[in-house]
Amino acid sequence: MATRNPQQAVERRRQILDAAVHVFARQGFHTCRVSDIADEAGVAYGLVYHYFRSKDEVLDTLFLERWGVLLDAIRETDREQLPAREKLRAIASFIVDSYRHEPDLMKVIIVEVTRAANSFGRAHLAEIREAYDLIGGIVAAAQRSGEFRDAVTPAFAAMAFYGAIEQVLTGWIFDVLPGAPEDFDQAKTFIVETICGGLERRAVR
Amino acid sequence: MATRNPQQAVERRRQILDAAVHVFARQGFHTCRVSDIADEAGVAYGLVYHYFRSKDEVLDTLFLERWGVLLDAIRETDREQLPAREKLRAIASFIVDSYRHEPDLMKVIIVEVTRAANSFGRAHLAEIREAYDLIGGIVAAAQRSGEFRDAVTPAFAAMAFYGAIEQVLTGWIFDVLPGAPEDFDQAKTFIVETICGGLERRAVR
Amino acid sequence: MATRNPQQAVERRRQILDAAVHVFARQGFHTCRVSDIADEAGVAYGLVYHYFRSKDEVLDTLFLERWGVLLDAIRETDREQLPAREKLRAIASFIVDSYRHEPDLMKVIIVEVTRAANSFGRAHLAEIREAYDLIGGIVAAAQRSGEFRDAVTPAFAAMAFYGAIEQVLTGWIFDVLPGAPEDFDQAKTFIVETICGGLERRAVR
Amino acid sequence: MATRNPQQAVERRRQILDAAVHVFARQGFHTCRVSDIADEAGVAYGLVYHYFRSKDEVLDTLFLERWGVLLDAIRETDREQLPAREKLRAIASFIVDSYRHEPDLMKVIIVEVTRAANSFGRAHLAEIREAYDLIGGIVAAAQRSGEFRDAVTPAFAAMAFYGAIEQVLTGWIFDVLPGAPEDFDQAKTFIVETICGGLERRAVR
DNA sequence: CATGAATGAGAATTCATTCAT
DNA sequence: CATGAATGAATTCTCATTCAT
Repeated sequence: MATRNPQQAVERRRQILDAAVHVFARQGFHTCRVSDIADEAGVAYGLVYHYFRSKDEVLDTLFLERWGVLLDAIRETDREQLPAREKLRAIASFIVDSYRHEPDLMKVIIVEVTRAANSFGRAHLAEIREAYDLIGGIVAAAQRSGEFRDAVTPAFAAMAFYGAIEQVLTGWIFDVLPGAPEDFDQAKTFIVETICGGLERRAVR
Repeated sequence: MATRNPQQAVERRRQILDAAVHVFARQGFHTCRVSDIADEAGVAYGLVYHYFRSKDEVLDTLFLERWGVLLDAIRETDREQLPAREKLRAIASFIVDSYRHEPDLMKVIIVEVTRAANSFGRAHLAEIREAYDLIGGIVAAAQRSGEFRDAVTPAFAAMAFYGAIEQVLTGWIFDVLPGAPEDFDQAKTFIVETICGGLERRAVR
Repeated sequence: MATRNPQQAVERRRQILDAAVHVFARQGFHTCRVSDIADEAGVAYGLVYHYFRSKDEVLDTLFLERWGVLLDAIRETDREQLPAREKLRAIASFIVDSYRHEPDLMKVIIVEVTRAANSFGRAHLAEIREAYDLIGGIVAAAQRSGEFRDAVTPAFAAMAFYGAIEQVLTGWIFDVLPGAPEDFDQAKTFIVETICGGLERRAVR
Repeated sequence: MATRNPQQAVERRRQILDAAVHVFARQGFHTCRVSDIADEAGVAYGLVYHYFRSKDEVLDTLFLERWGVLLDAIRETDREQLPAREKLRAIASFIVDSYRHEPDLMKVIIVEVTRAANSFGRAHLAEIREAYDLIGGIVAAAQRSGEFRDAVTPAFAAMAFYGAIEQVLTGWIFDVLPGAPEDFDQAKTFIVETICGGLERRAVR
């Protein structure tokens, strides 16, 4: 079972991370034990500590990996020549699809990190904030170009947009919103319609 | 120091609850100890168990008290004869003012309950959902009356609206959004402008 | 079993310290478990942590208590009007009697502290050194008065004197030297005879 | 890197032992990990188990090698035709020089073995005792020849002599005694002067 | 020979909860 | 009512040792 193959070591590490995702999602970071992760991964207890310095580092790794992908996706989107509405749609799509494909991972990131004001959220504030700032930048540019109106500050708009998405995910997590396959795509449209278009009927003519 | 005065017993209980708010806000529910609450309240920690069956019950009490007040406020607002935009503004105002006056309590409720998918959030799902449903009801009525368009489902709109508010509070909690006195009032307007009016410039004419 | 009587709390603490002496002496500090101390004291595991912050603190307490008594005894002796030989005899007597009455405690102090160059010995260096310095002071005064010759430095003489005593205790600890009651008193004489008088026959006339 | 050359195997073993000396001296036997030894030696830590059955065996080997050399040196000295004072001087010289040339090794031997009453000291009691006995034999012979007086038993004198030396080494280890090159030679004289000549001024005439 | 991944038995420490006073 | 001593289950993290490659 031991190996000198570095590729296999990488896979073992991955195996533990994947197990942690499911355990954290199911029981919560504070409530689960490291042995739960090891059991789920089918490895010995101590191996978790062979690959990670602590239980915290497992969650840190999970968050940083995924959040990095998110930031890259946002930056990528921002670079394209698109109306702000389309950029925001792309971002919402990316997050919704992230949840669709890896609901447990997104659940862990939201519940244990981005909303955990006293622990991991505080520790990763810079990374989290970077996402808000990128979104804010898209809004600011759209306000300058005239696509968006100036009714709210870009920073505020970014929070409302991101908050709406996170809450939708929370709705799925809690089974408060329907989470059938078609609901995911609908959600993308709904988010953009709500935040960009507004709930109100537009004045006709 | 001992007393048979029931009024004083009520005050002692309050004293412990208030202390818990600050300790939970500062350290987080899982990270603090019951003795931290007792220390903050200036009582022996055995006394916490006189008034509450467990540490959990302290948080449950805090949440249920406050959430009940919120639900009452929403119901009260809903009963009035107002445009949906004004109803939503009133709800946003109420939550923002709640944070303004008791930031620690709102922080605890959001961080430890409404986003805690594996523990208290799950336990209090019915109460939390009630808020979503009430907001959803306001949206549905507005859609029927023609004030709001039908682009999104009421349930979804409720999530977007509530999510935007919670995220703004999160911004204040994390010091990511400016939290000066005037920002609180501005936030109320911004939330309604964003969710009801939308970020986009309306077609002129 | 619980009590508000502060005197009883002091006794409980003492009970744990006494148990620790025997457990440390029997198994060694590193080899014993905190539960061994608790078992020996007949108390619950956690109570050790009620009275001491850590296992280390138990040993620290034991050492500081006893070493303080030793330093006081040396200072007391030094204050008297006596030949240096008598002062050194008094100090040797005190240490030998300490061992006679509490062999386990002295064993722990020597084995786990005064000779533990990488842990407790380093941590308590100042206190240990104080003893050497006091003894060195006695030697220096005797050299000035002419009672002792100048063949060696006071600091060195202090080390030789103290080292001889500690080694004798080590001999008893390891059962390499006879430790019958009369041997203890004989040892006091032997130490002074050796260090002050020297092993060599003095030139006659 | 692999080899069948037995000479290289011996060197590898030596490399590990030398590394262990430094690690044990720096961190202490109980506090260091086998991987620390391997790191210091620049080998994989599985290799330690190729050459030694256990961590204990590494220290055992270190002690037995060195203590054997010491016993040989004492026996060698004893065989010569010399006054007891010169024999003791030779022994003190040998130990002091051992420390001068390999302070870490001597530190490990004293701290982890000769004073470790519950572990290695107990295990190697026979070897340690042999040294005491050899020194005691020298004293006994000197008493019979009239060179030494009969004030103390040989066994006791041996302990005082050896204890003085060990304490001087301890002084260097703890940086309580000056350890400049000239201090080492001076120490040899001081030890013999103190133990053989005594601290007291001899009665003139 | 050499490597370092894998194992799992410990051990220290924490802390919610109980309860005698 | 109030106190805080007492309990002990639970959990993290360590590290000696094994062993497949």
